[in-house]
Amino acid sequence: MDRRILKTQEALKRAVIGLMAEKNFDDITIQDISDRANVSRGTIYLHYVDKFDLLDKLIEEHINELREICESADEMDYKDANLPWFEYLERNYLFFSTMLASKGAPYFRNRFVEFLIEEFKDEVDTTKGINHGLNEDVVLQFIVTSYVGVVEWWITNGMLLPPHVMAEQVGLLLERNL
Amino acid sequence: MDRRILKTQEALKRAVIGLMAEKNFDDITIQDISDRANVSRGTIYLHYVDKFDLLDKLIEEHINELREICESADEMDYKDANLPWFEYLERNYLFFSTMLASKGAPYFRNRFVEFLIEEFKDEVDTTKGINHGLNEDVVLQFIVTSYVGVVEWWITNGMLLPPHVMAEQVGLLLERNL
DNA sequence: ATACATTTGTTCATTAATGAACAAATGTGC
DNA sequence: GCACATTTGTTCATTAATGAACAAATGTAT
Repeated sequence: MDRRILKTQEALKRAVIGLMAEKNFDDITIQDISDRANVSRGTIYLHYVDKFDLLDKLIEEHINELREICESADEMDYKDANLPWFEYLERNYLFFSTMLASKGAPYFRNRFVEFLIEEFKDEVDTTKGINHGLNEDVVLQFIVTSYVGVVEWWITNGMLLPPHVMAEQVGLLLERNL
Repeated sequence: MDRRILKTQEALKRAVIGLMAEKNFDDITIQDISDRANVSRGTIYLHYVDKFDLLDKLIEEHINELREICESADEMDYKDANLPWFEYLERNYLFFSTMLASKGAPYFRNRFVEFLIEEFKDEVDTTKGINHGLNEDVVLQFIVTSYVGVVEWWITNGMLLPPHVMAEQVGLLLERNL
């Protein structure tokens, strides 16, 4: 891929993240993004149809990264599988902290929950084991919301615990419930 | 000016500063700069004839900034005139610290001394006052080397004192000798 | 509702960046 | 010294970014 494309898209994404830390997404104009990214306004339309498309693509990229991490961590126990997760979150704290903070919350949080449901769907087994006899959707919802809640807490409170500790703790909690 | 030009030149300058913090300027290749800046190697030649030209322009830009600060601070006493100086050095600590550190030292340091001599030339008066009867070049050399020495110490030791303190201290030392 | 300003989305000619290819020059090991 | 690899400096056709201009749509104040 032409490095000019990567560079302008990078600049645009960083700009959106920065702006969303400052104000509501609805109050952000294409001009704001252009100014912040130092990319001509017209150029933005060469890459995205509008600011929602830009945000979507930005979110979707991270979701895809997370999905790949999940895939490559399959067959591990939850403790080990969680480590790359939390390391990824830490590496991209600028994105995740602004996305999980007040202003841009709904856009990303909803997508995040949707993604987690998708990922955990196959992990829940109500035919035997710990969750035998329970309602699948209830268990799924229970797991996913707790997961999001913990991640949200960790990110927005400055990631005080190191990733490996988070991975271990959350790993144990998952083992206990799946 | 076309923002693409500014952006690639910015990237190239940042790359050179970064690389000079890591290795000797002679060991830096155009390819290194291209990789670090994420700018096509060919593009570098659209802006600079070679890496020395790039370094020269980088240095000269800062020298010019410093000259402008001097001009606008003329007619102040040394204490006030020094403040914008040290603030500028602080803002550009990445440049000045690597340039005054071991590896890239000669290139910038020599130019820096040359510039200071130029600036202080008109300040030294051996026909009357504190320096009456002294040799002009000796006094000039005395002032300039002490100035460079103090700046060098301040920068390379992590700028422990805030700029306004440095400005005050150096201001007093200059008053005493000019 | 009306006037007015801002933002949007698109066009287009111009300019800059790209990367590949290449020969020449410059290291580097033996 | 000689082979060999790396780096340099240049070319060129292709692609991306630019900013200006514009009409349309969307706010905003009165």
